[in-house]
Amino acid sequence: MGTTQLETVPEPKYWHLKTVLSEALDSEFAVGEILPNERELAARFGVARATLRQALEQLELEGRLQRRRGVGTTVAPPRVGVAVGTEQQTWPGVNGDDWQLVDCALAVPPAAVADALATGRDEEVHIVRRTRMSHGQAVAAELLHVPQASVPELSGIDAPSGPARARAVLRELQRLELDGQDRAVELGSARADDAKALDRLPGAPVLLVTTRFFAEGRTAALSVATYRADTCRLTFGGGVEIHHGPETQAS
Amino acid sequence: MGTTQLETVPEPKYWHLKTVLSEALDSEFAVGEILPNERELAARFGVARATLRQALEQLELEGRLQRRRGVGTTVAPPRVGVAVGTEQQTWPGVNGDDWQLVDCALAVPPAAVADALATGRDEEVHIVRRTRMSHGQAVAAELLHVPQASVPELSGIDAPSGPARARAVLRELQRLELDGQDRAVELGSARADDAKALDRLPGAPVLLVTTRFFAEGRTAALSVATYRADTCRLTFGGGVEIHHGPETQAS
DNA sequence: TAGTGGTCTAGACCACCAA
DNA sequence: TGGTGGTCTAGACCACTAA
Repeated sequence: MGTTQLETVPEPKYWHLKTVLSEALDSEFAVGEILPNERELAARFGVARATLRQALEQLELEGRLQRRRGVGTTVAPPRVGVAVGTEQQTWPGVNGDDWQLVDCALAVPPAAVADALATGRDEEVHIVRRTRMSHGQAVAAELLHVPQASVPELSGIDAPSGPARARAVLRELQRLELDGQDRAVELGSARADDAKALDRLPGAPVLLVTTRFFAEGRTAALSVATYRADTCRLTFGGGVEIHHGPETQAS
Repeated sequence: MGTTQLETVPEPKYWHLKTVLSEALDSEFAVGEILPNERELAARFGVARATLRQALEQLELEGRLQRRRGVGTTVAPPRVGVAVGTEQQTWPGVNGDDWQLVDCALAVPPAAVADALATGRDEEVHIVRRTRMSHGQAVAAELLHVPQASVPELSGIDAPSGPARARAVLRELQRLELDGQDRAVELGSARADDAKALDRLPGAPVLLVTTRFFAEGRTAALSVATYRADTCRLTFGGGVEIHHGPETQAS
């Protein structure tokens, strides 16, 4: 009974490591600076490399570090605020947004997309691929699914594929009157092709933004955008910048 | 030269494993069903347990699996849609939202919060803690930071702490006229206390929703809400449910 | 080619939960 | 108490980058 109750919850080593490293990052390192390599750090802290890596992974998840194979581990700049929800709801591709058209193809979408669009599960839709640039870096890759019914005038005309085709699909889409839209954000991991577009490894954590565009009483298009979770902070509403700082560490 | 170029990109074992498991989950398992334990699965696939775990971690990140120490690994239900951005902007705590007041304290917030509120870095603010329930489960924990200047009438009256105090702070806050608000979503890892409130381990991936409330020409309150990233899909706008399906696996 | 982070192994022990 | 997932070790080899 009378035993002093210290260490009721023995903190895992990697968790403690993360805290120590985090504080060191705040006080002793500048953005962009290269950390000692993993073997050296592990030795310095007296832990196995795997344990050290567990701490680094968490810090990378929080956007504090950036690791590149063959190069090293660097201190990451604060996350970039990326405006996702503007007040005015518009079709994709209007005026000067910072999306770049990549290409366009006709293909059968995943079942979940087909269901959301209420197209048949074997029905081909236009899939426009776009990339979003911010501060000279790709921050998002998007697949915009447009049922053929939404762009009826398109059939046969214009280029059969490529950016020209993508432009044509967006142009036709903008002829519809937009009734409203809908967004959802969730955590995911990067598919192989998205990872390549975002310069990350497959499986990297991403924020998945799903947008439904409504017109003529149905879902006229569905966008699935994959944002880099390590470098991006998605902003809604005002779109004003807010200061960023350490916010989710252990104390 | 003439050599056939197979296996140009040798897929990591854990990645392939994840794909195989993912397909098995779709076809052979029902929601809530318990998978074989990790040692058994590793043996069955002929890999080390650590490798198997790497695959399971990814699937958990994508919301396909749920792992609980001492219990086992189960097939997770589809993510719950949680409405975060309603059309009408309101103060927290008005009418029947699904937040539960936990307590309230006067404390010095992290530097990042103090900066956003434009309070001094040593200035104490009211910190109201709330928990959001959905489908009988805690999906979010929130810290609502309210500068003392925003609730001047509060000083000294009412209960000094606890839920009653929290109620009083919110009541006073609602007397201000809300000029607008602002949201940002980013990836984070759960602090120890949030993890406990959300029934997860510390460091679990979370979606961090930061909301600024503007009134009287300044930031009158700042909310930092921590949502479980494994079980939640944050919805903005309509708030309508959309069908969920596998969307970010390798193919 | 040397050095980095990424993957993988085959163990061990611990914290937690249910029976 | 037995079985689960969580942590940790001390190696090994591989893929990638830059010099």
